[in-house]
Amino acid sequence: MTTTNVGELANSPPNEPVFNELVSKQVRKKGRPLSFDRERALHQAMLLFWRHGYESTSLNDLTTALNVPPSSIYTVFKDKKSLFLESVALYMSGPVTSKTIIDEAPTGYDAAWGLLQAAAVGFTGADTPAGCLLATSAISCSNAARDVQGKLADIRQGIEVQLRDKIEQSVQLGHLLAGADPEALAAHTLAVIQGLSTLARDGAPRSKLLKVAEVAMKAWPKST
Amino acid sequence: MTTTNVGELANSPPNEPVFNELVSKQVRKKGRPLSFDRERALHQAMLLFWRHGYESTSLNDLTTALNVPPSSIYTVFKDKKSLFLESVALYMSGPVTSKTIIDEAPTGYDAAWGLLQAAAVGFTGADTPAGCLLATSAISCSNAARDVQGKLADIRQGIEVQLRDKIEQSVQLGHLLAGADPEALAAHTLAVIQGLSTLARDGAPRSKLLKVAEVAMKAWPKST
DNA sequence: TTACTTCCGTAGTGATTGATAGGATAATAA
DNA sequence: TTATTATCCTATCAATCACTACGGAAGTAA
Repeated sequence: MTTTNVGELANSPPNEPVFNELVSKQVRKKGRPLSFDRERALHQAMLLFWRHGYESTSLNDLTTALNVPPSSIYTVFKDKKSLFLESVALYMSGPVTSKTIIDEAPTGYDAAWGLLQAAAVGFTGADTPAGCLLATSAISCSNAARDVQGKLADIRQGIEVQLRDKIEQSVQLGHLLAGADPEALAAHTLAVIQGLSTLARDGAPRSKLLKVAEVAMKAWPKST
Repeated sequence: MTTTNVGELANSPPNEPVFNELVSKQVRKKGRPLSFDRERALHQAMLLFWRHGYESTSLNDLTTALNVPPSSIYTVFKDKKSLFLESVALYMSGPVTSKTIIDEAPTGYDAAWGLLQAAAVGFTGADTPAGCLLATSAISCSNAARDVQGKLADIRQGIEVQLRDKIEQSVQLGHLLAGADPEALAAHTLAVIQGLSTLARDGAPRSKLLKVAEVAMKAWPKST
């Protein structure tokens, strides 16, 4: 639950569920079938939450945008909170996630650089809202949504911990100077990523975000 | 309109308006006087908006916290939007603002360092909500509040421009290498500040934010 | 005191919030 | 066809939203 899709590839509309159709024919339930594609509706919901945030996205917005009857939303997604959390899971479910970026990077430096590049690209997609869903959709909310706020904070914290561990490994392997501070470097990287989200929201182009990412990497000590 | 109080000193409860009391006795209006201190109520409103954001702070929250009758809020502050914008102005009205930090710094480097330090301190005040009101209170909202969102974006943009200009001056004066990119350095600094707000919201202590600020400054080229 | 002015306090405005009840509808299973 | 099952659709629910009307209260000015 601590992997994040920071690229834009995973946020393109899902393909037709050919495989699921074959499977569902075998395990076809009785009764009237759903008149809409669940995955496609969930994708639309994610885009709405991405743009307007959790509390500022109303059920009316969702029913009209998803073209799903209001009662079906509750039978299919339980309630608004569950729909949001499932949208968050979809946001983090792409082929390129923060976890894969960190795991597949040879060093902590490369992991941070990969995260920053993916953020700069993912926050300025042409077909998606600007910024980061994790950074914007529940950063301030009422007391009623405090639990949702906490879950997103846990996700952010998890990414930071993964990066910090990766950097610690690099220090132990000698890829970084022994004096490097993994916690500070990881926190700085995550802070810049959150900041890139705000810059993108304010209209900054992708080129500017990439420049900021380059500057951020200059804060790292020279590799031995 | 582009000065920001990033310290915590200005967010302590306002003193009794002694001066205004003397003045108001001369220009005393007819009719029943206000039963509450306008400045003190505005300060409470700012704290609420700071913690819960613009749209997630309800009028009911405001009337109960300010202990002000709902009708008086509209006679004194016009409406919710005006009250919020006035709260933003109060947030930026302290003795230490981003503008004073930038103007009084000898170089662009010192300006950025001062901003980051003030942010780390101001975002982790014991008597104020965590994070930055400008960064959190309207980062995602409904279409109805898009104008408010735009005003905060303009304020953020204004601070970035002021810092960029300060850095450009430093380059021209020879305080920085000629190859330095003022726009990228300013944007990086602002991004880190926004990120510090999120780190603070997620519970990071002041010491951690200060470490991140130190790391961020290492991205700068060595001064000549 | 009397007239005048302004605010307090309550009660309520229409609109919108998230969430549902219940009949109509459309599919499968027999 | 008939029974069964589950969704669609409409019309709503109570609660809350930002906001206001209005009579009584608390001041000033004469």
